[in-house]
Amino acid sequence: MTKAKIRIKDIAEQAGVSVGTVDRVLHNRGEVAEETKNKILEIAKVNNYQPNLIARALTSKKQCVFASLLPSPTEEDIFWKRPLNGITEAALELEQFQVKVKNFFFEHYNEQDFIKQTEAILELNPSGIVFSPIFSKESLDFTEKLDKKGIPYVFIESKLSKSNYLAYVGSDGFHGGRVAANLIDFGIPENGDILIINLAKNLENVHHLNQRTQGFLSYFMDKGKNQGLKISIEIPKSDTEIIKEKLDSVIKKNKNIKGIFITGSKVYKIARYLISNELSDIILVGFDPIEQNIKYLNHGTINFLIGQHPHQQGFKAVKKLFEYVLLNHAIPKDEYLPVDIINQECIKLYEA
Amino acid sequence: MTKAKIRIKDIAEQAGVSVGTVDRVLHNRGEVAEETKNKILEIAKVNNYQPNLIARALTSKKQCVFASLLPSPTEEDIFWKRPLNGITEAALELEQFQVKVKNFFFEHYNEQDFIKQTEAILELNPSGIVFSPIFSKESLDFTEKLDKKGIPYVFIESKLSKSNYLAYVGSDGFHGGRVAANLIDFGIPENGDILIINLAKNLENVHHLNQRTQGFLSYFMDKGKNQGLKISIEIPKSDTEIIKEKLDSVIKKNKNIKGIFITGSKVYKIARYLISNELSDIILVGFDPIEQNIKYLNHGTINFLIGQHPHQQGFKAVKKLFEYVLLNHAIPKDEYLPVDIINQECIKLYEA
DNA sequence: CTGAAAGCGCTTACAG
DNA sequence: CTGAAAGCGCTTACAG
Repeated sequence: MTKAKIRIKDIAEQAGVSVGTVDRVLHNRGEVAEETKNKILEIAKVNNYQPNLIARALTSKKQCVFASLLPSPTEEDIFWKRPLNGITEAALELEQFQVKVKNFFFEHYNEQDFIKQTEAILELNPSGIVFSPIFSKESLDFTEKLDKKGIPYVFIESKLSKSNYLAYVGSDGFHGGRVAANLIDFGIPENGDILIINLAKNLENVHHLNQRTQGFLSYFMDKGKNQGLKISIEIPKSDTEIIKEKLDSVIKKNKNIKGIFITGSKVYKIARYLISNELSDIILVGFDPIEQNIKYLNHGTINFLIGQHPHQQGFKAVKKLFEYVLLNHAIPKDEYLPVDIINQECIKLYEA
Repeated sequence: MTKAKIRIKDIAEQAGVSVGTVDRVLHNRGEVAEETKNKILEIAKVNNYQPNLIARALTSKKQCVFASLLPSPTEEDIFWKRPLNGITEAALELEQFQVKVKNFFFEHYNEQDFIKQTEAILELNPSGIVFSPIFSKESLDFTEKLDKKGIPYVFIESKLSKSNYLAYVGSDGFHGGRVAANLIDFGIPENGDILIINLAKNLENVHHLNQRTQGFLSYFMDKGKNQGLKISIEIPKSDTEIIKEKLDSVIKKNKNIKGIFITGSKVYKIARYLISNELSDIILVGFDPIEQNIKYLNHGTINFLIGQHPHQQGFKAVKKLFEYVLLNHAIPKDEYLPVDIINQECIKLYEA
């Protein structure tokens, strides 16, 4: 047990130098004799020196800037507004410590714009970045450049496992799958069949979606009253035509399908199919309260959406950056948030 | 539009006095000529003076202490741990501003202990209080004393409308009722009847439970596929015997009851009844993931629990106190958090 | 390579 | 009733 708070003044005294010197070694501003440097470092370590951020904030004029990169939230789809709000809330709290967060946006589905924004960020040269690796290839390129520059990055919503990320804040696919399974199990007749749809093209994402499928299936292996078939299919493209073709072949062959689980957020596409084929009484569960999904949730075609606390994701990601960069704390690599269940009624107040 | 930040030094200059004087009027430390006082106040107001909390924290040695009062979380029931964690988290953030939160606990269901703790709090004379008015009469007494001393208090979980509270953070009963209705509507056969149970003795609470009942019923007036009867009953006491008697008379008379909505958190008592009468296939929905409820949720007797973001409640309540006491901000009186839906699967990661 | 000094915006005695 | 000065813990030139 060492004594309470040690100040840089105390370290200076113990080392027999001035505070200026201590400050220099603590901040690697060089120009200090090797010997005194080591001595100071040693004292700081032994006494577990923690800088007083309040004092630092009061005096320091240099700002620390973080960047975020997300799809721009649009009038039609406020989905990306939620993590952004979380980021903004965190930024507000950290303002007092001279940290700023600069938000960058790219047009949804536009790889070129994404690249352009990453370049702008690189130019800004921030002390840390929060982003969602929507386009895997382009994101991987980006992370490599960040690695080279030593800029830490935190993923939200999804992650690139093979990259060198500081942290990921998001949900656990397996857990999400199980929650969905329980929901469908509750509403479906015991002998009804269940269709699991993987609507994916993005290779990276596949892992996450597979996790959800596995969680879903594991539920029925453990428990669950439903005894029906679990039919799993993949639809590699999400064009209306292709979906129709595929579903026609599956659903018309099996009239006993009473529930559908979509492992991703393109639930609305399936909802549309169900409506135009008068199959709306099939239970439909999928992910993410994006605007199109909310529409069909309210319409009653989608029964539940699984949310992933987008606000929390943004908020926590920024906090992690702060803790790592400013406080030198160790950061747990993956933080899995619980998912939340959204029905017609709670969507009204949803924002978490 | 006035210029950016104005410091007390600036005010002093404009008023032609010293910073000491400005500080004195800003803090009501008296002994200032009426005229200069008004002049200073005017300047501060016109320029929208906001104290620099960082500087204040660095220099001020006086601590601001808040108190919380909640039932002590027990090994068997961690329910009250969640708001407590929220309070602690907020306290941690505010530590840098020299605010401390001292937590008081009383034994559950023990009015005497509650009173004893309120006395201890009064003795401490904190700058603000967060508590849950579990016992209405005793709580009302307490609030009157607080009013007299001018100590602001924030309610969580439930509120005493007739008191002079600074703010309430909790959920909206009407909304909760609707969410529950949607859940039951999803799982119940179209022609099944639904029983609504009000298990209450606490007069204050009645309002909240009524709100839930009304929300629940309103759902079925607006929409919902279920066409069955909605039977509402009150059970003024929660002894096993009385519950049994009452339910025997209702449920045995109506074999068509397929769903039960409990407007409060004593769902487990109904679950026990259903189990011992082999009626577990009736859908059961109620409030709050207290330990006994979780048990029957996992068991499958309770299908859903509605949560009220207890962690957030504690967290936000403390923040409000801070904003009011330290920042002089205006505080919206009621903040209704969205409810969350909890099933067997998401309870595992539940803590929000 | 190192130290002495000023300053961040506020609070707190102390002196008058 | 009011002002001048020291101090909170750190950072930042400046001088040597």
